Amino acid sequence: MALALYNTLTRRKEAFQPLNPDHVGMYVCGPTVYDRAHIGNARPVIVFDVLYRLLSRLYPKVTYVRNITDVDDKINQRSKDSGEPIEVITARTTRLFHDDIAELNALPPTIEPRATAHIAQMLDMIGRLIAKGHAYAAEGHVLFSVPSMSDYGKLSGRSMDEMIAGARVEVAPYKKNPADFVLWKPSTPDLPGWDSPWGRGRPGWHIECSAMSGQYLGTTFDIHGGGLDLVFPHHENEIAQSQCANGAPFARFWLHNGHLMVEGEKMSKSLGNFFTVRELLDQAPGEALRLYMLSTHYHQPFDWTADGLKQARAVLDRMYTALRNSAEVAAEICDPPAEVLAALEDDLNTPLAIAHLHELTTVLNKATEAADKARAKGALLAAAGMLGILTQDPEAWFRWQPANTAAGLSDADIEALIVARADARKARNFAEADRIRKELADSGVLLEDGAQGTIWKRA
RNA sequence: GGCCGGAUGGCAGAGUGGUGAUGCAGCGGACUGCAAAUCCGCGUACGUCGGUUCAAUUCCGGCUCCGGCCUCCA
Repeated sequence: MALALYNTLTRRKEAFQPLNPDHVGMYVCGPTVYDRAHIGNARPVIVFDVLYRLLSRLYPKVTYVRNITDVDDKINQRSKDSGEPIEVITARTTRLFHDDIAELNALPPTIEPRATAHIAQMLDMIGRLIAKGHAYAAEGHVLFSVPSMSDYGKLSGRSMDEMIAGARVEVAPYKKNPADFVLWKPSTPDLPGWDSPWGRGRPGWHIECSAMSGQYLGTTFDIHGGGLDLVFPHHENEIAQSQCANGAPFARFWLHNGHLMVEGEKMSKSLGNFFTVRELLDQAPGEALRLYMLSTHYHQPFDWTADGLKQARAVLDRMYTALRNSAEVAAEICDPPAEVLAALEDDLNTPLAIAHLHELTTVLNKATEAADKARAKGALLAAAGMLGILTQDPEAWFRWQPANTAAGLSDADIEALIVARADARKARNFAEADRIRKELADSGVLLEDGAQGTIWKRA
């Protein structure tokens, strides 16, 4: 089975053929570093991480570019409010972003370019757009002339007339056409700025992605991804800038992940249902957050609920239990099972892939011969690797507790109580044994008596 | 107002023109000092009204409801 991806550009699922069969290029819009990542930011990170893993398996070389936007008016505002220098805010937020998503088992991209390190490329592109009549300078701004591009609006499927009719913004007086958008804007002395032929200024929102994708992936490349909300205007404008400046097609496949809701409601700060990744990492292991995210197809809206997160954790409990119960055999090294690859190759059908993981878990649980166990374990782990889960030692998984929790029973306390209970059981004092088990259960520790003794886990 | 998605069993969530999703929860059984874990078995489903078809949850159309986007939000 070949890789098929839903392409927003054609609104169809298409067979994916890379431009160069030996080297796939993918660009995904990364974070604007002014605040900690929230779960909405985490979705594209996780979704495109799975795609990156899949592409890396299917093709000899993959270059995955995910930018860091470190020049933006939201950052400027944050600095103004807090008094902290911009560089301090962006450096810290970038570091926290890396910390957070590492816990979600997201692999680092091949290249993670920062916008401020590519101002020269942006200015070059703006210069070429002006030279070709696709942009004009006005009052210190440089604007992209939307009417200069005949097929503008192709990605988002809207016409010029619609956009003008539906425009909700006040039209700046320096715009020749209400749909024109900013490539470069003037900076006052207190704002970050770079010298340019149009005066000291800073880039508009869209130009950085055009400049950086072109720099690292070439003018035409395979895949461009991001959140569904970026289709318009961000990605539409990236296409306009890049194609008009380069005279060549831009990204061939456009992939967009759906948005997040929380407990059935749109996620928003005013509703107070806005979770950062860090807050959630105190509720459940990163792997549970990741699996939960992948339990809905990436194109669908995702409804984040407390119960859903609990279920995702229960799913991993089941899989890690199977691994723990087969700890005595080494996993056989093997390729991921065909049905798992087929599910992922069918437009990243992660829910179906997870269903296959359940089946593989059952196979492992049922295996009795060592060779069967080793094979089943290898298949499960290889499949899980495609999704970036089951990466830790099962014992570590079952011992997990929130980092900042008030200390409950330590591992040593628990082991001591288990020994005491084993003695009581040996003496057939089941009342005492059950009392100890209850005591542990009340502290969130569950026991399982097996042939090889008693094992435990934190609920 | 314009554009785009969606509606599947108690819950989550795939998929399909005719037969099993999967998991959780529930019920019954095996196992267990009792549990837990595991295994086996069981049940309930495709919003609504029409159309196409030998056959529709699946294709087409109307309706209802829900969600998203419409200039700097992933």
